[in-house]
Amino acid sequence: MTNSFKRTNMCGELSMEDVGKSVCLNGWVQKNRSLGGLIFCDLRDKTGITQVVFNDSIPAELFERAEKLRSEFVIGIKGIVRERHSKNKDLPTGDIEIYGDGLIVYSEAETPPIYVRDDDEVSENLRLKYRYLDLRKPSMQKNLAFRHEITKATREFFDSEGFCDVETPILNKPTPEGARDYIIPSRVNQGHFYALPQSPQLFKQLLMVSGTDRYYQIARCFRDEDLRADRQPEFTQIDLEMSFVDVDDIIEVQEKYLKYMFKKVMKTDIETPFPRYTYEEAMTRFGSDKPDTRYGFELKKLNDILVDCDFDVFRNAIDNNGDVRGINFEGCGESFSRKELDKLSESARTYGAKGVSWIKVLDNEITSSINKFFTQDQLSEITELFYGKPGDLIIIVADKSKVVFDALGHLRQFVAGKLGIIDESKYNLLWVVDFPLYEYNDEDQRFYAMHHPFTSPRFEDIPLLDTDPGKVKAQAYDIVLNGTELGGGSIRIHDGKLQKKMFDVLGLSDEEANSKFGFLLEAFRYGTPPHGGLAYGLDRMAMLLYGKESIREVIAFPKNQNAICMMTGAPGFISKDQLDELAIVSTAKINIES
RNA sequence: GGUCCGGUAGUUCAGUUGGUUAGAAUGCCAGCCUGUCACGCUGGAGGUCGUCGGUUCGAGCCCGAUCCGGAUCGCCA
Repeated sequence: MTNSFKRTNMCGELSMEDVGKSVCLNGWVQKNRSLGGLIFCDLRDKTGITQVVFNDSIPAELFERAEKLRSEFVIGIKGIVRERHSKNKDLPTGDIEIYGDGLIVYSEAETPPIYVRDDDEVSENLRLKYRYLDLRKPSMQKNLAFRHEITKATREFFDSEGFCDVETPILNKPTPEGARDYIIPSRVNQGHFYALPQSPQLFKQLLMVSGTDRYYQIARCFRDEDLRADRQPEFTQIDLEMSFVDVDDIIEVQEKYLKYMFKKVMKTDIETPFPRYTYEEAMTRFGSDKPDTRYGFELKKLNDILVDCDFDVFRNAIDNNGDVRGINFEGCGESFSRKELDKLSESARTYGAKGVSWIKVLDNEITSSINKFFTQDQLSEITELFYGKPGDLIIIVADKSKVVFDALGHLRQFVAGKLGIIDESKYNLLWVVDFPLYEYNDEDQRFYAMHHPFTSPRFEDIPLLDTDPGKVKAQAYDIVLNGTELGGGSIRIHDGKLQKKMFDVLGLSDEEANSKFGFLLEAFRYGTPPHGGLAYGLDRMAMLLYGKESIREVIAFPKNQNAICMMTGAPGFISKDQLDELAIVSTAKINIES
């Protein structure tokens, strides 16, 4: 048929200015309300909803067809825009309606298993199974559009700063360190496997060796690890790398980028430069390497005044190289009952602490869970260290340093959230710098790279690589927004010898290093600029900036907690033939399509 | 891999100490209805209570196993 129902307008754009116009709209039926001799049909597309009226001024045949419209039918209508008798203030197009005089049904729809309505409270499971229906919701279309605004602003910015968008391979060599790889068997090279990239790290460094100078890519990355509300097996990074730069150069460009992006997308001016915290400062003040600075509740160290105390739990922690630290939750003395203090303790336990001690400052005395072990004077001394005043609640954790920081850092968050004191309108962006280069793993009795093994140590710390690797600080930096890591990066090693030394400390033999990263070491032999870069988690950025609780809200087709696509059912079975071709022997554990 | 929570109509949920024919709201279908916009009114259809096994005269409810979903810890260089 000819296109006599060619769309003239979107469903969200007609207003009083269009009254009298003859229009044609296409879309989905949101709701068809028949009042007998009068039908109201709400027509929806991604821009909004317009009400269409059918009454007895049209041919009976047309009226009867309009009466049969049901939710989610896809139709085209023609008609005249009129001012409404009674306007609907809740609808952006509520001043007008269309008197329908033409109707075409492009396709009918079965009763949908989930409602296409923002206030629908259906389980996420079903939303993911019928994602194409879920995405019809105006809010979900907005989520997608919002994410697009971010990528658009990102491209605009990096294009204008001379960055070149280069694609890097998806089929790569497996890397044993770091996260688990997603593995792809090779048919042409039986018994060999590709891995999907965890990030384009090595390729972007090689691009710097290639002289690309400034690279960026909105890159899909894959990690075969367990999922969380803010973690998907495939996710998107805004990945970039620069040559002939130091930490300050990179931070400067990134602050400019974030300022631009916030202005464009959030319509907000953010102040630059952002505060910088050393890793040590972030940990000792906030118990976290991604501190939320929208509220106080800072940590204090108690080792010095407790080193000789009678309380075994505290003294043992100190004697075993651990810490006793605490937080004064000011004014919280009354907000936390015994029961709720137990809850805090419970929460601390999930992060490895054996429990928490508490001190409540009352008007004339100090009460605590450790009264038995301390005199009032001793408790006063502790309280004074925290500048405690009547009404305050001091929470103390004693354990290995890592556990103490972890537990208190999370308690800080937990309490602030419970009290509702977080100013949601704030965007506290900050840098955390001077990360340790290595992390020692007690179990494996060896060092691991905290960031990745290509991160450059601070030049002044290079001598320590031989003597005390644990003390070496990295030229690494994380960008943090309101307590969440938005991205991170580092200046990379560009010297083959230093890279080898790095591998040495990690316990990687020359042979292993060569077989895994030989191509990189070789590349470094042919002239390598100093370089560094950074990668942002785009999904997480979109989630945070749009105030969503889950990363799945800003991903069109996400996986569920078991890394399954509820819609397609991926991952799926493959046939015996396919396995044979790949020379993969089936075991009882592999499901073969029958 | 561990811990916790959940699975009852298309959907969201209720379901008493284990006891008649498993309910509500919404959605769906039909009829009536000319100003609705969560339209209204009347009527109707709709359930292997995740699955399997056990205890019992009798199981949605108790026990065991298992599957599925979610949260969380480990994990995420």
